[in-house]
This record gives sequence, structure tokens and C-alpha cells, in this order.
Amino acid sequence: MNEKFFELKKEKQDRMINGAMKVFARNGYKRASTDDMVKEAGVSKGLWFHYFGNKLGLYDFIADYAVKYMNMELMAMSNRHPEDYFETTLAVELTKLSVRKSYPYIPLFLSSMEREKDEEALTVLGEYKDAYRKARLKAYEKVQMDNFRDVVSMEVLARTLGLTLDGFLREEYEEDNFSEENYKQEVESYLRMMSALVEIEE
Amino acid sequence: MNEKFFELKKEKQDRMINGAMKVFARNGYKRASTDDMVKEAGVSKGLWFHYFGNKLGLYDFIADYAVKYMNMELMAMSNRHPEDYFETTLAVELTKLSVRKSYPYIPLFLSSMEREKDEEALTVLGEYKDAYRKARLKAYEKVQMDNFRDVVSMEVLARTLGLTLDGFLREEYEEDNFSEENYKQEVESYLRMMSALVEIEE
Amino acid sequence: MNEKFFELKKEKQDRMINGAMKVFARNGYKRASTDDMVKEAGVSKGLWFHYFGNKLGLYDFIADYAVKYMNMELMAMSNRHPEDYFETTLAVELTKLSVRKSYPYIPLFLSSMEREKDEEALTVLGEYKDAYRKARLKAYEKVQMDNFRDVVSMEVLARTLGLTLDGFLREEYEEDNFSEENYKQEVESYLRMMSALVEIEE
Amino acid sequence: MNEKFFELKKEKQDRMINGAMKVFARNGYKRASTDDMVKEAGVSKGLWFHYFGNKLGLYDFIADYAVKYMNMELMAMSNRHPEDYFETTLAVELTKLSVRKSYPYIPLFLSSMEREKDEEALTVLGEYKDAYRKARLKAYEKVQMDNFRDVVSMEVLARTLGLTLDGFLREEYEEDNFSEENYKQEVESYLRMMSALVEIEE
DNA sequence: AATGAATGAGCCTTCATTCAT
DNA sequence: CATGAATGAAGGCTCATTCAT
Repeated sequence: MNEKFFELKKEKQDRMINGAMKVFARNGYKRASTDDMVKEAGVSKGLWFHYFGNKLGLYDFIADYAVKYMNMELMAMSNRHPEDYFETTLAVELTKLSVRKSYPYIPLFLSSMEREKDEEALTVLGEYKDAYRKARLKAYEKVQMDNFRDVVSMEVLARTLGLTLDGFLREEYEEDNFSEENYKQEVESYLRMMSALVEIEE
Repeated sequence: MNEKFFELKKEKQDRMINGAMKVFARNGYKRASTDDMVKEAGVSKGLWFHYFGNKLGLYDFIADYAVKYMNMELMAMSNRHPEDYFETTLAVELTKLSVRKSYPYIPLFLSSMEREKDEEALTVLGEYKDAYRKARLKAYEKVQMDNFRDVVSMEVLARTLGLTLDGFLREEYEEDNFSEENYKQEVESYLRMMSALVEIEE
Repeated sequence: MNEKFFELKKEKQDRMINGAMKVFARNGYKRASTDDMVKEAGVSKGLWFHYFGNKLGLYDFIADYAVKYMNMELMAMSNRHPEDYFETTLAVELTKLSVRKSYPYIPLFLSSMEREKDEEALTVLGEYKDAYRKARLKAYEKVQMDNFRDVVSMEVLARTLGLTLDGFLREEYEEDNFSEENYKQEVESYLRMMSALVEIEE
Repeated sequence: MNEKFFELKKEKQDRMINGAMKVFARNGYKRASTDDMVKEAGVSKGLWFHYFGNKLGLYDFIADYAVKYMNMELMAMSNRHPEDYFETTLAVELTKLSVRKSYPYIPLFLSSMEREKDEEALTVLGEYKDAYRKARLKAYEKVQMDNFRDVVSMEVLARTLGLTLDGFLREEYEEDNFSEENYKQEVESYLRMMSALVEIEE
């Protein structure tokens, strides 16, 4: 990519980033169309190629940007929430909400990134998926998980939480008006229920 | 659609249905390509349009077919498994496996149908999504759910199970060799864990 | 390429071949536009890609075709004109004229092929340039060149004749009405002059 | 064009002239790209248009410049070499070499100009091609051509020499390291041969 | 009924040209 | 004067759809 992109006015950078991110997040790599981004960001078709060379270059940039931004926030958060498994999980979700303040489509993009099937897209996606995974794992580093009932498989539990929360997130994006309040309550009540089920009562 | 389709040899009908279903299930409506179906079913391009008019007509037909077939099997199953919530859930998953015997991509197609975002596709999908939902609900009609711990919200529990099992299913389809054995064990151990957590111990 | 091309009506094949050849011959690989070929051959844009995959595939096919056709005619000719250097050279030029009966742009295409600079085009052109060169050399196999004056360098003479005749040819193509009569006379009088200069008078 | 161009530092003028000339000479009018000139001359894209309005304006200017510069040198030369046809021809070629000292691509540009086929380019090229032709003719004004053998047609001879020498020139430019020494020797031995053939031996 | 040749709208990408700074 | 960000028309290519055979 052309580094001059970062010399654009921040507002325009963000308009382009958000536009591309939205279109990629909703349609996946292949179906995402330049024309949609043009409409979304109010920026001519040629300009995308001026800065990012081609569609894959743009996708690469957006994935990098989304992961870096999200991971930064995760890092900041994980210093504050070290102990409890469900607290941490909640904190991760709240981090997604906080990230939306600047880049409303980062959470959906990250979710769609995990499902991306297009071969061309996958050639650049590997490292970003890894980086994002690692950052999430890191948030659980100091978490205690010894107060879970015996029947609980940590692996399966993590998978269930992941899939369920991702489902909640996608549904919230479905209608064009994402309600942070809604999402937060849905997530909280779900996690409260799960912790009650999973943790040993004293 | 052209009803003459049903006068074709059953074997050819099924080759076409399976071909289209596979391509739709894997790529979604928009990215599903006629050429892929041609290769998959060994049937000329023109024939699809002869019988189904256009891509949407074909999608409509396939969705209808998949839902009808799945619902039939669900119906049959639900007469045999009336009582327990988790047993029923397991039975639903096993029904997916049984359906795969004739139409290996019905389960994946049904899953992809729920996620379909393409506007054109959605114009025909509403009724099928409803019908499929109702059939699943029906399987739970006579199920007793009074032995669950107080903290459990049935709605949320159902959602979690749904999303998680769907995740398992999609992952199993990922590599091209779906292992029924694998899937069955994964599902069983997951459901066993969840029932242990959720049900009141006597 | 798609071999089905040869199952088209010969007339349509030739319309496409001639159209593509004309546009390539006049503009070179890069500047040759699909749209021009569409107009020239009265055949839709998609069809070229249906048969030849992409522009390079089409260029490859046309080069192959032009060289094969020309070489065939050269072969036939070279059996009839074995002895004299200038007679043979004339015969080669007359072969170009004869080739024009079926494919009016083969001679110009072959000339443009030698000058092609585009890197992509050159990746496929090597073998065709070789084959064409060899066929021309073969025509001179049995030619006697011992009656030339001492000052004559065969290499330089060949080069001069080649460049000059190619110049004549290109000029004749310049205006859109190639006159075979004109070309023939121009070539003959040139070769007569050169032989008079070069050959030892008895 | 904007006459202010000539108020630029001579060094910058020449950088721009040489850059444009090189790109035009190598690629022809249509394929010559602004970006290549930018790289070649180290001068921003906008500046070209500031001074020359558009691509055609620039081409016009370059053609004018190349022809004027070459003709000047031809004029100077023709005063010194009045008599012999082949001497004069050699002198013309040596003039091309001398011109290369300041503008390495003038000879190639002049050659490419003669072959230019692009309609837009041709609208401005007529007068320059004429002027260049006239200047070359003028160099032959006082040349004696009465010692040629009867079979020689002056017109055809001139054409042959022209095309052959042009071929030599283009080939020398082919590889990126034009060797003046090489070119000179090739030309000299060719002309020596031709004069031996063409001139009446005493 | 069945085929696949044929079409053209739409997508990604390039490039001459404009214009705000 | 000088820059290069910005634009949009045009080119190569894909793909759902039509239609002659």
C-alpha cells in the first residue's frame, strides 16, 4: 500500500476505512464491491487503487487495521480484568462495544474474517487471525479456572461462549441500528446464567 | 418452476438437487455459480434454466426441497422422542445425519439459509425459514422442561445450543470429508455436559 | 483454449481469426482492444473469452495459427523453387500474397510479431518466431549462393532484403486497400535490381 | 504549450524532454504513460500538464523539438559533406550519433515517429515528418549520383538504405546499452558494401 | 428434452487529466 | 511554480441468462 494514505485528513482516512470495513464485513471478500465502497465513503473509485493497489491490498490493510486496533484495546482492557473467567469474557465483549465508537464495523469485520472462505483472501488472512486469537488468549492469561464443576470441558465451554456471543453480535448487526445497550444486556444475562451453571457453588 | 422436472429419472433429479444444494450451501446465493453446478451435476447449463427459470427460481426450489425433506424426517423422529430436552436436541442432530444419506448437503444448506444476506434470496426465503423453525419447535412440543435449574432461561439456552451445534456442523463440513462418527461424538459429549450443568440433580 | 472453437462454422471461425489478427497486427498486443475485435468480427465480447480464456490466450492462438498457415504454404512453395536466391526470395513474398487470399492480415501480423515488445506477449511468442524463422530458412536450403560478388556479405544482404521487403509490405498495408499487383511489381523490380548488383555477370 | 517552459533551468527542461522522448520513442504515442515520464524525469505529474496542456500537446512539442534539433545538426553537417552519396548517407547516420550526446533518444524517436499509427498523434505529426524529410533531402542536394550502374533505381536504393539503416538503429536501441562504436562499424561496413555494388567500377 | 454457443451487464483495474494546496 | 491527490472513462474479464439446434 501507499503510505501516503496516512497523510490524508484523519476524517477521510476513517471514512474510507469504515466504508471498506462495512462492505467487506457484510459481504465477505469476493462479493464486496468497489462501487459500494465508493458510495459508502464518498470517494472516487480510482482513489482506492491509488492507495491500496488492488482489492486484496485493501482487504489486507483493513484486516491489519481492524486486528491492530482491536488488539490494542484488548491489551488495555486485559490489564484491568485479570481474575474471573466470565468477567473477562464480558470485558472482551465490552471492548468490542468500545471499539465501535471509532470503527463501528470492526467487530463484525473480525467475525466475518473468521468465516472468510475465499482463497485469495485467505492468502493474507492467516497472520491476522493468529494475532487476533493470541490477543484474546492473552486476556485470559491470569484468569483462574479452578472453580468450575467437574463435568465442564474448558475447550467446549470456550467454544460455546464464542459461538453464542458471535451469534448475538451478528444478530445485533442485522438490522442497521446496532443497539449497544441491547447487546450489553443480552451478553450480561447470558454470561450470568452460564457462570451460575458452571461455577461451583460454595 | 416447470413441473416436468419430476418426470426426470429420480437419479437425475437427485444429481441436480444435490449439485445445486452443495454449491448454494457452500457459497451462498450470490456467489453460487451456474458453472459449478454444471460440473457438480453433469447436466448442461441450459437445463437448469429450462426447469427453474432463473437462479432465484432454482434457489427457491432447493430451499423448499431441503426444508420439506428435513421437516418430514423431523416429524418422523419427533414421534419417537417426546420427553427429554437434551435427548430431543440430540435426536434433531441425528436426524441431520440421517438426512445426509440421501442429500448430503441439506444440513449445511439449512444452516447457510439462516445466514443468507442477499436481498434477492431473502425475498423467497422467509417462508422456508419459518417452516423449518416451526418443525423444530414441534419436536419439542411434548418435552418436559421443569427439571432445569432456576437460573436457566429457556430462550437463551436454546440459542446457545443452536449456535454451538451449528458451529460444530459447519466445522465438520469444512474439510471435504464429513465424518458422521466424529460429529455424533462431539455433539453427544457437548449435550451431556450441558444437561449435567442445567438439570437439577436429584 | 477451448477446442470447440473448431466446431464453429468455418466462416465464423475465419471472421474471428481475421478480426483478431487485424486488430493485433495493426496495434500490437497491448493496444489491441477487445472492443475493436467485437466490431471487426461481429461477435460478442464474451465469446472471445469463452473460447480463448483471455487476451494472451487469444494472441497465442492467433500467432500459432498465422505461423502454421504461413509455414504450410512456405513448405509447399519451397519444393517448387529450389535454386536461385532471389527467385526464392520472390517466391516467399508471393507466398505472402497467396496467404492473403484466406487471411488478409497474416503477413502484417507476422511482421508485427517480430517487432512485438510487450513482455506478456513475448512469453508466448518465442516458439512462433523460431518456427517462422526456421521455415523461411528451409526455403533457402538448396539455394546456390556461390555466384555472388566478393564484397557481398550474405548476412548483411539477407538483412537488407528482409528489412526492405518488410518496409514495402507495411507501406502497402498502410492505406486500407492493399494492392497485390502493386506489391508484386514493387518487389519484383527491387529484387531484379538487387540480383543484377549482387550476382557476378557472366 | 506554455512558453514559460523555456524559463525553467535548462537542466530541468532537458530532463523533461529526454524523459518524454524516451517514453514516446519506446512505446509509441498511445502506450506512452505519464507515470513512466514522471519516473524518468523526476518531475511531478501535474507539471507536464501545466506546461503542455495534454498528452498530445506534449507529443507535439517533443516531435517539434526532435525534428528541429536533428535538422539543425543535419544542416551543419550537409555543408561539410556535399559530394558522395554514400559518404553523405554515412554522415547522416553519424549525425544521429552526435545528436545522441545531448538527446539520446532523438534518433529512436524520429524513427518511431515515422511508424506512428495512432490517429490522434497523426493529426500533429504531418508537418514534422515533412520537415525531417526535407532536411534529409537537402543533405543530398549537391550529391553526384551519375556514377551508379544503370540498373539502379535511385528511389529504390534510397528506400533500401533507409529501411536497413533504420533496422540497424532500432536493434542497437533494443538492448538498453546503445554502443555508438558498434553502430558506426555496422553502418560503415554496410555502406561500403552497397557502394561497391552500386557504383561503376573504373 | 437437452445442449452449450452466444450475449451483455457488471466488476476490478488502469490511466490521462484536473485541481486544491 | 510544483505537487500528487482525486476523478471517471475505458479496458479486460466473469457470469447469469437466452436461444438456435
